[in-house]
Amino acid sequence: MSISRNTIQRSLILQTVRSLHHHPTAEEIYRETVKYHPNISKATVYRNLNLLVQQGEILKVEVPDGADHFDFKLQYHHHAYCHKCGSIYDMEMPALEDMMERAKGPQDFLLEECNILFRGVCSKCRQK
Amino acid sequence: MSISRNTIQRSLILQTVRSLHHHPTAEEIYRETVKYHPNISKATVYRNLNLLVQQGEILKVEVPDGADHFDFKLQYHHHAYCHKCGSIYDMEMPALEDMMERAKGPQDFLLEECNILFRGVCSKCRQK
DNA sequence: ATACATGCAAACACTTTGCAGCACA
DNA sequence: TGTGCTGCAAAGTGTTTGCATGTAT
Repeated sequence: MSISRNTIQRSLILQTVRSLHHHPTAEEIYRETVKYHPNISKATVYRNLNLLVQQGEILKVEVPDGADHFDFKLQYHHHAYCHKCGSIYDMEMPALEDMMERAKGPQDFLLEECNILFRGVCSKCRQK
Repeated sequence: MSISRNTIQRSLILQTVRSLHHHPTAEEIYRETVKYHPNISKATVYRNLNLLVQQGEILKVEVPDGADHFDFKLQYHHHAYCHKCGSIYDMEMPALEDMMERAKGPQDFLLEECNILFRGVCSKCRQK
């Protein structure tokens, strides 16, 4: 495995994900970083987001509105997705680990992860 | 709302989803239907799959390998996704409803659905 | 007869990749 | 100094859409 370098772009992208607390998409992260580093390319943003996810610096939140979102918060938690506006909110669900042990999966399947996504309508959209 | 018609294509697509029990993608459903109806177009397959999902005839399973998968089995259940081969397996997880009620979501968020996807490696891939 | 549906191709959104030049270690 | 990284453009993947024609009701 190769050694990863500290480039200006990479640290700017990480800093951006950490500063945007609303689960931004790659596009939003790009639009924010390009303000401070006008020549940055979208490919660099995508490449670095993937790298940072691999290194465990950020989390990827896959949602059904197409684009992946990214999360600076590393503690185990879940998400609620508003299908009206596409926003993502944090959710806690205690006792999931207990429950996972009781889950009946396919024979000899090695369970590694459990992705939970709640869907519904957020309070802002309910008011409209 | 408009009335839905019974076309040959639509019933062939539904029949195909019901006959393929391995959570096929739109592409796989297309490849199967085109055998019996050579002029069918992929757009028709996509349009009908979406319609059948809307009508509650089949389920859509969104997974992170890109393509959506489809499920003929309507009872509430979950899925395990093998990230080595992309296969999907059925899973049961009792007591989820209980747990969902204890979940702490964002204020005034109207929870409608909960999508759970387990990830890991299936038995076939573990043997390789 | 009249909508709805089809087939085709083009458009679409998001993401990845090939490549030549650049820059961190 | 050398390999990893960047910017750019192009390609790739999965899905949707516009439109003229076809067909179920």
